[in-house]
Amino acid sequence: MVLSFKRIERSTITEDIIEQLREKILSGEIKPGDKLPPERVLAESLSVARTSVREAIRAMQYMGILEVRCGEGTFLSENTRILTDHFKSSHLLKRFPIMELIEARKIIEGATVYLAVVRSSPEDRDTLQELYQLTATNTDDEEKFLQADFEFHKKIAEMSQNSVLLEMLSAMRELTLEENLDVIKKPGQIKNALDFHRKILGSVLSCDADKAREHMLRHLEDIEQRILELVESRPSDEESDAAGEWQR
Amino acid sequence: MVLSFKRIERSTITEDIIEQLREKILSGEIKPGDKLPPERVLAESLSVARTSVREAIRAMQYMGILEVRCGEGTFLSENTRILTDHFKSSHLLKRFPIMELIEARKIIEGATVYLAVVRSSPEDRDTLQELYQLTATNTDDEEKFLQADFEFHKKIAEMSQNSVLLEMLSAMRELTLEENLDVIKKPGQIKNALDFHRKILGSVLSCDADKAREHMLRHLEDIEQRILELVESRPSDEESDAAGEWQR
DNA sequence: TGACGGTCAGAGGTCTGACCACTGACATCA
DNA sequence: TGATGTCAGTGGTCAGACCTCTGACCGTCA
Repeated sequence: MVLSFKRIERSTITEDIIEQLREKILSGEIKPGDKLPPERVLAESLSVARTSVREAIRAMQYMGILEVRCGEGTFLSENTRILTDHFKSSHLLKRFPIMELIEARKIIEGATVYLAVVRSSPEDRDTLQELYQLTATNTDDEEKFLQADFEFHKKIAEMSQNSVLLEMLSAMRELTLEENLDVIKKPGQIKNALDFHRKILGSVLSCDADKAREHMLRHLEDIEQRILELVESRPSDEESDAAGEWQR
Repeated sequence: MVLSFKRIERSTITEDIIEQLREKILSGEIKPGDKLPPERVLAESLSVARTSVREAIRAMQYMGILEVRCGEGTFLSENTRILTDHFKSSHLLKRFPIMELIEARKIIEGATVYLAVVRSSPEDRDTLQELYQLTATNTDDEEKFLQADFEFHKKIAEMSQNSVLLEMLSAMRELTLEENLDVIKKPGQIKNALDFHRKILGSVLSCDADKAREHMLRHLEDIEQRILELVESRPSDEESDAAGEWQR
């Protein structure tokens, strides 16, 4: 005789609390900037110990969802920084080979720019043009340029109307930030990048998806090439060889 | 007379602990897969309470750096979790629409299977064949089949020799697990999936990258179609209408 | 000999209740 | 009116207790 039992799912209190908070945030019951109930109150109304509540809050704090101010209270973050913040902390353990990251970017961004052409509205394309202008006026400060540069790429991903691809792009951007900065500091690189952006923009505006993808790939291959040059020119500035294997 | 004082920076114990762990990780003193000291020991050697250690561990767990197994211990994550956890935590606040996840999968897996053909060794292809056999022998239990199914897709991603793409695939797999299970439970779906796998395998073995990509896309479009049917047959089993817009 | 179940140590999970440190607001006083 | 003191509320930290889960060891019994 074969008895069939249902698996009993056990979750930790911390998980449950995070899930409940998440729902309240999603439903709009808690809005960005709002103050959450004090830990003690939260614990009591959930019928759990304060320690459990604190672990959940701590986790969400480091995810960038909550902001904890000692003596004041716990607040829901203003939305925008949720992804990047979390990533900054975790990317300390750099692990992906830079060339693989770039290759992945080629695949993702080849797709986003293609979809962007197919799916975007004229207003979207106007915005993209404005963002291009913005990069063109930020040619003095590398960091600012890189920021504007990312806004341009991000806007394209948004125009693809696929939030997953957008998220992937943001993630990779964080992981390649350092290298991007190194590349852009090379003389002539800002102008170079701007040229590529202009070509991409042109293809998007004229709704030529294939050509847009083509220019995007050229752009990323160019970056790939520069990074390769950088890597070769300073063969190893990594110290630990044990960790070398899983450095990005 | 103007006295100038240095600002006293106060950090929380949790921050300090995270910082110390981070240094040990970066220096290679703790390697991926390693077991950390028990919470109690860690607490004692840091001269802090166990609660503080737990908060630090919990934070790093949700950052994807540590893996906590109840009754066993705390471990430093293996390489590949970072992106997955990134997605999971952003998924906490904003669920990705299922159709966008599938679309992303088409883009990623179209690339991995192509690269797999180009880059894989004969041994890799043998292994893939074995994994196909494994799926073919697990047709009775849906959960097991799904697991074997994933191993097949994962192996392809590994053969592409791009850890970033592999990681993204894993992330998406976790986010679509539920829907995959629903699809595979439909009658005839296991056989259907096996057919597609066989075709993909065939193209890989004969080193036809374009055809392999083609079959992979057909496979995923098929899944897309099934999910669409599912979604339409139960239009709204979500409760909150405020959140409706963001639910996948 | 090998499968099964009992036992136990060690690990994480949870709870309690206490006290400290910081913040903001209100009351007080010169 | 402005500086100062006070205090309640909130997060930060602690010690110690007990629970549950995991893995390993070991004896029983077919």
